[in-house]
Amino acid sequence: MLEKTKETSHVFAAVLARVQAALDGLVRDGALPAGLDRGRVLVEPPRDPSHGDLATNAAMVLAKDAGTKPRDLAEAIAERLRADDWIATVAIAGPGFINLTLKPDVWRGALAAVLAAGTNYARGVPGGAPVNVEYVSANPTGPMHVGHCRGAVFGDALANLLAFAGRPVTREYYINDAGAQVDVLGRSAFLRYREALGEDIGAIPDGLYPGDYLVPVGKALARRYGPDLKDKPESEWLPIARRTAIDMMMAMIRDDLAALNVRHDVFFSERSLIEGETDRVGATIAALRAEGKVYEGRLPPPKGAPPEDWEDREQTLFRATEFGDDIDRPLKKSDGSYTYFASDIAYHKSKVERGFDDLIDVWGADHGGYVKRMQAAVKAVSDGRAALDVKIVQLVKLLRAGQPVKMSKRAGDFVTLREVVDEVGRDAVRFMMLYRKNDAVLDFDLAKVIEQSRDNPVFYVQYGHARGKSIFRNAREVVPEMPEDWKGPAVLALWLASAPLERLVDPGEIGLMRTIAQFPRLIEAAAAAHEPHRIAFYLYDLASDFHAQYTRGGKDSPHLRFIIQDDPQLTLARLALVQGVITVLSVGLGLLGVEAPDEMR
RNA sequence: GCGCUCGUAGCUCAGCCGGAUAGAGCAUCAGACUUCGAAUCUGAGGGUCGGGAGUUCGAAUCUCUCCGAGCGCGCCA
Repeated sequence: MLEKTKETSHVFAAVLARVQAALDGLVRDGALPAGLDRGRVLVEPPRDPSHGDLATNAAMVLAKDAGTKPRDLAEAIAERLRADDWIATVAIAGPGFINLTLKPDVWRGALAAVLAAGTNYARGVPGGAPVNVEYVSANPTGPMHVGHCRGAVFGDALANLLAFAGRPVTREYYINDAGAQVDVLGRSAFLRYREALGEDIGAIPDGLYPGDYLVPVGKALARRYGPDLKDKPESEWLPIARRTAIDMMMAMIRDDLAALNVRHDVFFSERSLIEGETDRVGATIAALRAEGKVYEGRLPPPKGAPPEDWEDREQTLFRATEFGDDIDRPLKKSDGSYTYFASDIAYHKSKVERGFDDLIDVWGADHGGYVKRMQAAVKAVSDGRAALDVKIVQLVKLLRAGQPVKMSKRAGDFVTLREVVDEVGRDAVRFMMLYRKNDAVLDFDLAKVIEQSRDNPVFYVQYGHARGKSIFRNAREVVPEMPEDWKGPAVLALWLASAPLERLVDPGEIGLMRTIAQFPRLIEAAAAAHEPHRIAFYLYDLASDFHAQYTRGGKDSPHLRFIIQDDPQLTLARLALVQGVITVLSVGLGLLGVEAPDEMR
C-alpha cells in the first residue's frame, strides 16, 4: 500500500510530473535537446479504456522540435517510465501515444487521499489573483423572471468553483438604479401611492409599469409620507418615490435570489457613480480623454439598415477601435447625459481600481453585441493590464410537457423566478441550468424536471448519493463498530482509514477509484475554462459508474455487493470506496449549489 | 448589410489548450428484482460531426468560404 501523499491526491498531476522527470532524464543523457517547450505535454485518460489508465502525448508534441520521429522518442520515454514505481505497464500505440497502466495501489492511494481530505478533497491551494464575478445585475424595476435565473445560477456556481479552486473571489451585483427605466419605476410607484391614498387611478397608463408588485411600494410611501407628496412637483417627489421603489425592488430581488441560494458580496449602485462627492463617470471620461482615448467626432450610420431618424452629429466617442472593437462608441446622449456604456466604463474602472485584473461578467444573450466594446473599455482603463471574460448565458425556453409556456412581458404575465422555484424546487432548477453549456439555448421543461427517472439527471445524481448513504445505514449489522453519525465525519474517516483497500480488486471498483481520482483535474480544468457545467456532467458520470457497480452485485454476482455478511473486513474496504464516492458527489453538488440528500423522498 | 453565438444519432445534448474506432440520455428492440433502494442496471441497432476548401504526422475541435438558426446593430438599460 502506498502512502497517502500529496501525490496520491492528484494522480494526474503526479504522473505528469513523472513524465516530465523522464524527459529531464533524457535531456541529461543528451537524448533530448534542452529548452523545448513542454507546455503541450499532457497526461489524460484515453477515450478507450482498453488503452490503459492514462496516456501522454509527450513524444508527439516534442518529436518535431527534437528532430526525431515520434515513435522513436516514445520508445526512449517509455524506457524511462518503465522504471517508475507507480507504473505497471507502458505501451506505445498509434502515432506515438504512450499508454500507461498504473499499479492498482496508486488508485487505492487516491481513494485514501479522498478519505483523509474529506470535503476538502480537490480543493485548490489558496492563491492566485483576485477575481471579480459580476452576475444577475437585473434591473431593479420588478421581480426576477425565469430569464434571470440562468445567469444567477451560472454566476453563483462559477464563483463557487473559482473559490474552491483557490482563487479569492468577489461576487458582485451591479444595480442599474440610474437612467430612464428607474424614473419610470418611480412614476409608476407614485401612481400606486396616490392609489394608496384612496384616489381612483383607473387603468395604468402606457409607459408605466402595470405590475401589482408596486402596490406595496405605494402603500409604503403613503404610510411614510401621508399626503405630503401628492401636491409637490415631480422634481421633488420623484427622487423619493424612486429611492423607495428601488430599495423595495432590491429587497424583493434579494429574496428571490435567496430562494435560489444565490448570494453576492457586493451590490454596486450605478447611481453612486454620479451622485457621490465626485462624478466618477465624468472623471473617467476626462481621464480617457487626457490619454487620447476619447474624442469628439462623428460616426457613420449603420450600413444596410440606417435608422429613419438618423442625424449626423458630433458626439463624444470612446476610441474602442483601438482596443479591438469594430466601431468607436458614444459616451453621451444628445441631451448631454451619459450613455449606459459611459457608466459601465466607470463601473469597470472601479473594479480595476479595487484590485481586480481578472474580471468575469455574466450576461444574457441579448447583450452579446456589447461584449467587444466592454472588453475594449476594460483594456483602456487598465492600460491593458486587466482582462474581462464575458460569459453569455443563452435563452431559456420554458416548456411544460413539451409545450411552450407562453410568456408576455408586455402583458405583465411573465413567469417569475419565484414561481418556477416554488413549482420544481431549487435543486432541480439549479442543476438543470448547469447541465448545459452556458452559450447553448436551454429547454427547461417544468414537467420533466420533477420526473424521478434516469431522464432527469438531478435525481439520478442525488439518488447516487442517497444510495451510498443507504449502504452505510444497512452495513451496521455487519460492522457494528462503525461510528454513529453524530460523532461526525472525522471519526468516520478515522475508522475508514483502517480499511484494507488492497481487497478492492474488482475492475468496477478500480474504475470507481479512477473516476474519483479525476476530480481534482476536472476542477482545475473547469475553473480555468470558467465552465461549471463540466462538474454537472462529471457527477452524472460518477453516479452512473456507481449505480452500475451497485447493480452488478445482483443475483449473478452477490460477491460484488458492498455489504458482505460474513466478511467485515471486505465490507469495510468497500464502505471506504462508497465513502469516496459520496464525498465527491457531495463536494461537487455543493459547488453547484444542489443538496446531496441522505434519502430520497 | 455588419457583428456575436450556435449547427454532432429520430429527439435533447457532451466531447476536456488538435489525438487513437466521435460518446451519453430519451425514444426503439431484447434482457436483469425472494436479500445492500429496479428512482437502478446489461445489451443491440442508429452518424456525410450543416456543405466545401485549407493548415499538419493527425481536425467535430484551428483558418477561410458558403448554407441555416438565434441575438444585437448612435442618442435603451
